[in-house]
Amino acid sequence: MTSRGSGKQVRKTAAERRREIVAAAAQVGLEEGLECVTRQRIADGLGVQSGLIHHYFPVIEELVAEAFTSATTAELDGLLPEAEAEPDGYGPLRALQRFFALISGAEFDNISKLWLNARHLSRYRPVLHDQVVSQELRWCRRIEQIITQGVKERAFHCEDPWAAAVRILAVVDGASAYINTSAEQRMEPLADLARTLAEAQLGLPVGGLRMP
Amino acid sequence: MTSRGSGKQVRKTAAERRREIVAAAAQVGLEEGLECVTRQRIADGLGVQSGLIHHYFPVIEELVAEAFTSATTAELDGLLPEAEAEPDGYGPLRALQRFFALISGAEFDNISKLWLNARHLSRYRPVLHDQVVSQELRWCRRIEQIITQGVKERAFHCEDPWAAAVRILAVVDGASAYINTSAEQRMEPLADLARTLAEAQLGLPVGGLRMP
DNA sequence: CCATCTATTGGCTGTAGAGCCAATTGTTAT
DNA sequence: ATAACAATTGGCTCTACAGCCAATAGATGG
Repeated sequence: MTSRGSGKQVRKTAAERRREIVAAAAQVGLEEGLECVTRQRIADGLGVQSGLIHHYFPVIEELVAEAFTSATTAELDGLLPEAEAEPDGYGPLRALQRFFALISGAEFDNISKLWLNARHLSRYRPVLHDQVVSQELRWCRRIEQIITQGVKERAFHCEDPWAAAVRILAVVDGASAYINTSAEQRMEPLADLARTLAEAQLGLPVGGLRMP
Repeated sequence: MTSRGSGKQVRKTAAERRREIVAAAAQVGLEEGLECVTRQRIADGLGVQSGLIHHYFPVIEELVAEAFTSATTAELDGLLPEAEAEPDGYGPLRALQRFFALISGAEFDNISKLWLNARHLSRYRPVLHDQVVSQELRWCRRIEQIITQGVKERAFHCEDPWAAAVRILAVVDGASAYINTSAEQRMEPLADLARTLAEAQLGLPVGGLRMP
């Protein structure tokens, strides 16, 4: 905790403070859930008065939505770095192998919880809803791009990269739907489901997307 | 609405009133979400004072959990009636065909939302958590039973009915994960995903689980 | 018909959060 | 140095909900 009990007030530029608040909110949303992103909770974490949060985010839902976008954007870039960034850092095959390896790890649990959280909360929060839809499509397009690239390089075979991306993500989301409940009991049957389906969608041999 | 503005009080047996309360809570949970299951909301719907709800459910979380179980139990029996009920009403093949037909309909939307809702809320509500786990396993076992029966009758071919059931439900849940957000944009690629995967898991030809 | 039982009422309190704003204080430009 | 500006404080009100309980009023058995 940034516990500055009640020391002198620290003054930052608006942009910096804003970033700080969003970052704190993203972390709380990721670790404790989006309903814990409250004025008081974020202010406490930053060692600041709750009125300050209101100054930057008069409507709390806007902060919640931005926290979600911040967290999922960072995660997407970690899981599937933009291809164009490094001319030939990863090929599409290795990118997907890496992706399936990463989402199997326990570090992905909080992100699974966040998506579940956001998808439900979207029912009541229009601002969040729009950002969730937007992020869902971003994730999908990122996969689609990689598939399209892979097809061009003849690494994959796929009629409809968009449809394949949608299906792959649906199975990923399906397998992580039980993260808060009966995940334990479903481990084995679901361990390779998404990867296997992806291999089928891309015309790869079984195990073709397993990390070498 | 059962609007009895402020007429005389109606007295019912404890068991009957209790059932009434759970039924009302289940409906609210299904149509508006489990966080709308509040003392006031349920009392209003029944034309009753909110103190009465407290009399039957001193801890509101118990009502929420029971509402969830009530709604999902009814739904499961509607989608996959117990085989033993009718000695030969449906064969396993027809039971699954019917299942996949039903979950494609719009009437299934509220149930999808309820599961999403409950799986997220389980993060914060231990009582609900246990009921969700319990219901998840019931749904899974029901599918497993049908598969086992189908294998016995040589209608299906499947090594591990439990694993197949887990996988089928994961894809069903994955396809319905977007119900509050980008479901529209994903319709086509996901329309037959669960059914197709089930066919593969059960050694059936493509379309073998489509409703004739 | 009366007494007892209990379902039901109609309040009460405490908490947590959102939204709001005048006063204060650190920073920056004149 | 001082004035102007903008970040920050430290409150305020209002709402919704959970949990609780003494009093009331329908039902039921003696």
